[in-house]
Amino acid sequence: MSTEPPVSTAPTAPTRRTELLGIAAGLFAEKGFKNTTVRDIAEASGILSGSLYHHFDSKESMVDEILSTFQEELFAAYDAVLGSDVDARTKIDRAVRLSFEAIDQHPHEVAIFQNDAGYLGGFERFGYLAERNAQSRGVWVALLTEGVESGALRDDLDIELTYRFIRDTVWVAVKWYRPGGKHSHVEIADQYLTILLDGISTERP
Amino acid sequence: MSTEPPVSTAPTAPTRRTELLGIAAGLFAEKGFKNTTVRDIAEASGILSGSLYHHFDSKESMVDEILSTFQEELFAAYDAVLGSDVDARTKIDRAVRLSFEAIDQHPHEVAIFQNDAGYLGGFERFGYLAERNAQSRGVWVALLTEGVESGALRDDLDIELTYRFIRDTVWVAVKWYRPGGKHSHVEIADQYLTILLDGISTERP
DNA sequence: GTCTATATGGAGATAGAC
DNA sequence: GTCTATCTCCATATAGAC
Repeated sequence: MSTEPPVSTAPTAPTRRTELLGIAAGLFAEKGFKNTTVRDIAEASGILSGSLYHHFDSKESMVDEILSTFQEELFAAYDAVLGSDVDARTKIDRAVRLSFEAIDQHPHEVAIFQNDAGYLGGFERFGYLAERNAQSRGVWVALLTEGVESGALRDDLDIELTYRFIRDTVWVAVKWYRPGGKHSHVEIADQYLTILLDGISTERP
Repeated sequence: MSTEPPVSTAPTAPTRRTELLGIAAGLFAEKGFKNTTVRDIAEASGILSGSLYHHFDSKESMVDEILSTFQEELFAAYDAVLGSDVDARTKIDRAVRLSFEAIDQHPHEVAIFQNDAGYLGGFERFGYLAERNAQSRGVWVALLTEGVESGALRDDLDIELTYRFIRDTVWVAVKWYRPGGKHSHVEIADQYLTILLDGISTERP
């Protein structure tokens, strides 16, 4: 993670810095980190590329701040679900809904993570991305294990594979989900949870 | 699609051309198209970058030939499933297995398509990628619709969302599947089909 | 906080010798 | 079929004026 930006206690007044980060996030999400040039970001911001370096050290610093800020928020939410006092099935329901909600509210950040984490993870500076992945796996494996042990979930599940299927389906949705589109993020979560929990067949074997 | 390479009728003797394409495919899959330089490909092939242009017009030509060749094969297989004389549930089973098998046998090609189709699709030359996507959707929507109408699948399914969930889960597996790893592609398909058809819960509502 | 001007490096691609 | 040599463009980033 990078050096901290000025700490904001209040509900984030849109400073020039955050404004520029928002523009950069949109471009990174749309075209990919590598395919977005500093000049692209500057042009979209109505300034010249040199001026961006008054606000940020480098292009990498920008994506770093975008991702680390978002992940801090996301994982706080996961921890709340994991520690909540409800049954396993409800926790899984909440974790799934939380993820689709994150896609709805932070589509750029999720898209950047999905598309560029592999590339960025190759740099030491972004080592925290792999740590966050491991943390996410830990949450899901805990929830699924709890589900099997409590009898809510089938005991013939391969926890590791099940985790991967859920993670993949949920997060890749950022590639096609459009806020304000035909399906709300709540409807998508409803449909996915129905399928995940009970399957698409009319009858069980 | 690009101009055709020399047509091979026999079981593809590994020409220098296909050898180079294989090396390029591995690098594109691993690092992404944009992040792989022509010099990377040349070095991995034991030659210098200029020499590559004796075999190919451009870096784009290489990825074009890699993708179009693969997709031709893949969609022939889908068409065979779609036209086969079995019930809808069996067709879905076969289509899922076919996809995981494609990941097993052509991991580079699938990875390139997953990671770079968005970027490449922006060029006219790669317009066929979008067409193939539409074709894939057509196959799945047909299978799911047939399943609902025959009574094999629940009639409260949103076909469009269900298609997207299946497509995403199946193809993103290329990011973590490793041939010869802990789970075979058949085991992965088994587990996914179990969950997809019957869900992860012990009991239905 | 932005602009002007520019340094520096790396990318794709080409021409012709061997 | 490969190498040598090189062109050209575009990328990130910097220094200092306004």
